[in-house]
Amino acid sequence: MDAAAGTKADEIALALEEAIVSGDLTPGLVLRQEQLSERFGVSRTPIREALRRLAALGLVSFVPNRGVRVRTISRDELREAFVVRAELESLATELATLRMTAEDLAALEAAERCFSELTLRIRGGGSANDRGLVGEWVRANHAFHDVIYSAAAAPLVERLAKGARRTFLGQAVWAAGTEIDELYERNDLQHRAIQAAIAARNPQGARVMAREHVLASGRLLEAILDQVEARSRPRRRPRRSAA
Amino acid sequence: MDAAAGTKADEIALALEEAIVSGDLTPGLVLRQEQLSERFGVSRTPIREALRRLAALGLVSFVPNRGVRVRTISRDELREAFVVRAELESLATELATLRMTAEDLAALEAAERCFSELTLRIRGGGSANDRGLVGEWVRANHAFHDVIYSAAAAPLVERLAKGARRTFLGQAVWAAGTEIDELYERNDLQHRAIQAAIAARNPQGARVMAREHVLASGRLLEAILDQVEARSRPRRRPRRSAA
DNA sequence: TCTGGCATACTTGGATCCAAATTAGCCGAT
DNA sequence: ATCGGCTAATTTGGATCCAAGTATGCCAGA
Repeated sequence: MDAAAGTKADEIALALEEAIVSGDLTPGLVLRQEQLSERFGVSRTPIREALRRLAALGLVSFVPNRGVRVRTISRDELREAFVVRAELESLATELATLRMTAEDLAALEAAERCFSELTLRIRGGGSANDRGLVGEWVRANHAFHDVIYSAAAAPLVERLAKGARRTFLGQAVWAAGTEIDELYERNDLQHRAIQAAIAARNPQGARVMAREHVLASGRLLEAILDQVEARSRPRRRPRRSAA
Repeated sequence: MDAAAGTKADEIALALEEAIVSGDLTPGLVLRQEQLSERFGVSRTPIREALRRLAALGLVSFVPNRGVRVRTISRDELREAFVVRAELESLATELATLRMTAEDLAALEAAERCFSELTLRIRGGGSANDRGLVGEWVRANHAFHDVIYSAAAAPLVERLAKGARRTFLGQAVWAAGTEIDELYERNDLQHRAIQAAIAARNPQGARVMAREHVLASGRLLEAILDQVEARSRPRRRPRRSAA
């Protein structure tokens, strides 16, 4: 989807990237070269090149003679990633507001409609724990922001923002917090507000809304993490009030 | 300096990175694997891994079966890189203001003093065209900002900001504009202003000053580029008013 | 039983080798 | 003379092989 599909190393890197951000390869997992080579049906050479790329991208950590492992991200790093993305998203949204064409606006509206529908289906159906549906919702969420990146016509901003976004994916925490209706509802409302500001050609307004949107998402994700941790921590001490 | 020096591939990547940003390897130059392998005294394997890393970092462009070349950056990309760095630098400076310790402040002051002295030497000596001195000045400039990154205690911001900074190095344009006194003087003044705002614990003030500083540098670099291009373009049409 | 040291197995890093693709050069045809 | 196609040389991509470093497990000693 990005670029480079001519060489095995690149397509393997893409596949591993996808596997990592989708949570298929859990953080902390060590990636053995030989095992990957037989999984992809190639020799170790392209595997190593793919791993180099992932290391440069920051998705895996590389320890010289001891192999690579899927990067584990601390709470501080998570917070920082959101702050950075808030900044980049602000910039992208401001630029998009200035450069948005009629087609872009239509695409944004379409993406919002799609996202809104997904939100309704999740909230209405009560099937919040449906992992497939949640995945679809996340993709629709990304699609909305992708329209903004595209309209901003700023490749570097797009690359960095998507990189920051990747950082806090793969932690498989969204699925853990799917019961939080607030998340879905507020995301939808904020998207509408951003879209309205863009349509009204209000770059500063769109900027601050985008910023607030990302920061709010970050705060919410942290709250979800707290909740998840609070629920799983007591396992060490089996004496729970209720079974 | 960064990390990873255990493997040949990593140290080669570092060396090539240095060579690119220092302008030793000019943009557009094709990098032959075999030629690099004999230059570094290793086989092609670590070379290829190093090139993969540089490609992921965006310093070289990778065309599947046709080799890699040092990335050439367009005017639009240059502008975008400055806008991005302005944003990241704003963030870093705000965070640094909030988290700055007494030692950090002392280090910042020392860096500024060093930078100020270099500026004086360049302006006073009139030896602006001394390439070595200019290089020293650029390093001192970086050192000042590095103190801010360090104090911000935000590794991701630091990584991205340095990446954006690398983007417009290696274009070997700074040396071309060394006769512009305004550059040196204003940089020094702005650094002092930023330092003062940080010392006064004024995060918002420091933020906007950092932003303006980077944007001003970007505008100046563009002006220099215009000037350089205007001077070299007419070569195609030899009829000049004055010889 | 637990700890420290040593030998072995495993994994990664680097070199060499082979195949595929691209580029350059050459020849013939119009 | 120029354009098109073909062959050969160069270069990259991938596979295999060897060396070096790390981790595992065993055994001896306290």
